[in-house]
Amino acid sequence: MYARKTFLGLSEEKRLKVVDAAVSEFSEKGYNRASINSIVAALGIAKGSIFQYFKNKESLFLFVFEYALGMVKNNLAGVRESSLEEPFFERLKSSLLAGVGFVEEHPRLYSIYLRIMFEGGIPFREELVEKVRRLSAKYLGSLLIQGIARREIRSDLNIETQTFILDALFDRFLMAYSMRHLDAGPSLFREPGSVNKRVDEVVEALRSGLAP
Amino acid sequence: MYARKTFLGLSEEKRLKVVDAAVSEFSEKGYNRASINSIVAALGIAKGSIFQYFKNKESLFLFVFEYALGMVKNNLAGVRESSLEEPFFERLKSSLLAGVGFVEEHPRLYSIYLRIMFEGGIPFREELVEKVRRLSAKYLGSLLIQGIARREIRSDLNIETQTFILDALFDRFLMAYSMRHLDAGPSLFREPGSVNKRVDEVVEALRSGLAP
DNA sequence: ATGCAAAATGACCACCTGGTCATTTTGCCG
DNA sequence: CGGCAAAATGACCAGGTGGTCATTTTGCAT
Repeated sequence: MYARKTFLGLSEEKRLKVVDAAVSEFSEKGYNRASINSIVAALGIAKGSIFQYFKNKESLFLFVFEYALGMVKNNLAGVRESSLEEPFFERLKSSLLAGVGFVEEHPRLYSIYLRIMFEGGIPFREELVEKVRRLSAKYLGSLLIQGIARREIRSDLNIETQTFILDALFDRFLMAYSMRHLDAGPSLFREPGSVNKRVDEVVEALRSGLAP
Repeated sequence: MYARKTFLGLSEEKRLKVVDAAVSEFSEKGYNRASINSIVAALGIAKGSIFQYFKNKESLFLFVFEYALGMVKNNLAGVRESSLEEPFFERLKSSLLAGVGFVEEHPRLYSIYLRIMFEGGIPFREELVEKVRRLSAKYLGSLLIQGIARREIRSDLNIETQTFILDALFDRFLMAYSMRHLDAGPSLFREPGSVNKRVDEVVEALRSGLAP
């Protein structure tokens, strides 16, 4: 779709190297500050080559985005299936932990997502944000539908509001986790190994509320 | 601090025009894509002039940031005082509504904040993020302390976790509100006038939890 | 070994950026 | 009015960008 046939004809090793270099550059600098010059320099290939692989910077970026989105989809499909039998709030915990695992394993992909959300001047930015949003809504929706069917959730709360709350807390939890190393003040994750505890606390607050 | 004396000697009208143009540019394009050329073109002044007002792009940006931070401080001080007598969860509602009011009144300032959070290559970015974080923590902390003293909040929940949850929901609520016009899918704010309802729903979920 | 298409190359281009500075214009004071 | 400091100006610069393309190198089929 976004790659030229020259790129698709490359050995898998080289293809992975190119994608890896592009992922690094875009995750470190976002779209606009990312430099094709830097990418080719890091790869040790000529500048012209990258334009034999991708029409332009935009195509390269969209290719990287689709790659990242595929990774996220696989991850979500995995958790959804493996937690299928758990009660609602246990599934929430499993999902949060899976998210943490993904961010831990692929910090650069998560960083690209954050950049897309807030950087200006990204081609098709709205479409990209919408794709991610749909993925998240689909996943949380499947959890909520099951939870409602099993009567594990109050029925007097608007489902859109519930989705919003879950989405907000999920996203912020992952942000806090992925930025824990540079968070100067009090952070959720100062001491190592505190992830499970925090997940439990957040989900417990979500379950029973803040009021006594 | 960041402005040169030439700028401070300008008439208030001109100073405000310059700040306004800079706010527009930075909020639309973030730090790196923002162009001094665009700003001076919008103002109809010579390029050299802006460098008589500010040492460089970085100083101009930091000046704008401090300006925006001052506006937020005033806003927070206002809500804190005017809601002092309310019970905890009512204060939360007042605070959320005040945030919505600020975003409504100063959408460009909120946009600059979002850009700072996630854009790379911003000078002193970490310090700026930390300043905003401290402001938010100070405010939420004062609400929570009062709520705890009045026994309106469960005592078995970690206060850091509570702060995290409040902060996450606040921020996301404002994001959803400020982006409501471009949110293609189901949004919290499709129909006009739904803000109060959403505030009530979110705070109710926060108070009593999602479980039946 | 030869031929030939596909892939790799890097010098080059037009464009834009933040920033400089010698020069001109302004506006106030006596 | 003259004088003079402060402010405004815009041509200019070095450096970086995404992108091009004529040329060379590679690697495989015959």
